Amino acid sequence: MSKPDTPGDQEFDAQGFARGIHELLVLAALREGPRHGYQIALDVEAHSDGVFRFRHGTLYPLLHRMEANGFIQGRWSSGAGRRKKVYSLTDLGRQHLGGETNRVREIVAGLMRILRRTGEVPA
Amino acid sequence: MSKPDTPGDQEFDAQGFARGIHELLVLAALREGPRHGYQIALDVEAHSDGVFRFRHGTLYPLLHRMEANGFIQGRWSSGAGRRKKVYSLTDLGRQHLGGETNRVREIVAGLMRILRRTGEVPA
DNA sequence: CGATAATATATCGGTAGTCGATATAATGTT
DNA sequence: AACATTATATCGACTACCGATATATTATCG
Repeated sequence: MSKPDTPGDQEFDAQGFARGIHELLVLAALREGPRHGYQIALDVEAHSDGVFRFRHGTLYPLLHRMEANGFIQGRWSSGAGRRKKVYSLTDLGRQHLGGETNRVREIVAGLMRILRRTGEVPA
Repeated sequence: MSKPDTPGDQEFDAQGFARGIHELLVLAALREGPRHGYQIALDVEAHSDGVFRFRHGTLYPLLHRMEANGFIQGRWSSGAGRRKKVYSLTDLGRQHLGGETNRVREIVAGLMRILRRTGEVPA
């Protein structure tokens, strides 16, 4: 019993996971305040010590998708100067951030469980 | 200074990461002894408490790829009964396991750093 | 003993999204 | 004036996951 064939549970989906990470990075960045795309990329890179890096071929379509999904909302900064589209978290986005965070946490936990199994790996 | 524009470092690659996880799961399973594909799937599922699950449309092509890459080596279990292709870790595979483990550890660490930033998320 | 389920491997087509390249334009720097 | 940086956008190639489908052997159960 309690066999892991309980469906509806938190299942791993490889593509979903990769996409989820990117979404998570955006949502987490916006949690600290509204930002435009380029700034999000810089923040993500800085806060992860360079582990994560957005290519713009990835970032901008992602932002468009997330806006279409209602997770974030963009507004063109009116006024002179370089045009920037400033994104903010929506309620749905904040909600999604919570869910995705927990989901990723579970996956990471499972991953660590397996990584620990392989024992200490010398550098 | 010490800006994270140091290239050559451990960079995040979304597709590579997702693929890397699958490879890691296989390598980690085989580290405990030779196994055939179906068994690997069962082991991975059990050891991760159901977080990770291989679809056979994913598993078998993956095993073929990994064998072609020299990470694992398969041998058809001769003898009567259900045919099974038993895989073992190669030296290269063991090496790869070490490298990937460290790589994933760094990525997970970066991920946790960001997750922690988002604070406590209530269920 | 016949039917069904589980074991075990394999392949294919649809699909989605990352990634590099390329484009555009304003601003900062030298 | 030339160049780098900031800032956004799009496109096509590529990769590989995933569900469906196929095949065959063995175990279970009535």
